[in-house]
Amino acid sequence: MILDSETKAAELPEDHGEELRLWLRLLTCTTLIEGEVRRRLRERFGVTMPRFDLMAQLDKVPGGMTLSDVSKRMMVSNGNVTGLVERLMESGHIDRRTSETDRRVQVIRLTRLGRADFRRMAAEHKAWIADIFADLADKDVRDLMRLLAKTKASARRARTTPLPPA
Amino acid sequence: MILDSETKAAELPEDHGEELRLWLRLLTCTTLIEGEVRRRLRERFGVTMPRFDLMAQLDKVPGGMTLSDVSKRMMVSNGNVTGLVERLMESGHIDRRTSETDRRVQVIRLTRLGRADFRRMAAEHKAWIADIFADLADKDVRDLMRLLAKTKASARRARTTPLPPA
DNA sequence: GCGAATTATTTTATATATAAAATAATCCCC
DNA sequence: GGGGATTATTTTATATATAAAATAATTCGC
Repeated sequence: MILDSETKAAELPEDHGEELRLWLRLLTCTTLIEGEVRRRLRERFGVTMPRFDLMAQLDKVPGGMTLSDVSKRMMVSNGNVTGLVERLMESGHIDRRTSETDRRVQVIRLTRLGRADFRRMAAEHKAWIADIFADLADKDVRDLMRLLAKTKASARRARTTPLPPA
Repeated sequence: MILDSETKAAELPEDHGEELRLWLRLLTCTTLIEGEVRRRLRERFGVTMPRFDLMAQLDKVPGGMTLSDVSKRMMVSNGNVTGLVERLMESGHIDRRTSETDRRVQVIRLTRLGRADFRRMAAEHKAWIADIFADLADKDVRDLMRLLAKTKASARRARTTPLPPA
């Protein structure tokens, strides 16, 4: 192999193929699990994943959340939340009220029906997830938690620190 | 703690909270990275992620792929592929022909333009991914590859083996 | 070779998603 | 306290996604 005279051994390959393969595998895993969970939610409860996810956010906070909070927590656009909220209102799973201190702000909450439906679904959902990950040892789960935390931190860093031009 | 007389110590907690947390973290990681990559693809090249992904599939096979193959590889519905292909035809990035041996089958390929555009994008894309994962050590990447392979296998097993009723 | 089952793709209806612009209300600061 | 910046949400236009039904072509058993 003939090397450019500027090239140092330490910074040699710069291939980055491994990171790309890792990203593709991560994406495949998530897509696979997401598809399975979506399918079960639809077949078992006739609910979509975004509806379930939004209800899951609301279940954590009895007082309700603003649409902006939901948007940030779910990492989706504001407009997306607007539509989801409309449909969950129609089906009677959430209610909304305008904040008394800031009339721009809409606070949404689970209704009694919404909470009951969600809790019922969440219990089964948890069992599905446990089953999906059942072939991992406890240590595997711990290791994955740690490595994904590191990945998350690295991705956040990359998001805010622009890449220097090549 | 008072135990039901049927409950054995070995099968005690059955909490499954760890698996759920792992799934949420996995989903967060993927969403975070996906969002960042999508943003860069749009800002830098004015292309969407599904278009990029479809082109990536086609770049791997010079002879082209059938729509069904694309659908399976990308893990999306057939109808989704139909729409994507229409738009990529319009922009001149792919062409399509009907198989001579089976007139049901449509084979799509990158055009010269499609291949050139994709290669140019893919090079930068790879650098973005490398940057996003840059804070992981080589060993972390290897460990993640191994653990995600195991996760993938476990998820596939769960997909085909129905959960026994609780 | 005929017809039933299968396979590949498209169509339909609808839900989810985004980005960007518009709207509306509050904040902030001089 | 008035006006510009900011913030929260909605609207608009479009792309992506699904599931399910429809269409069209092939295969397979007999």
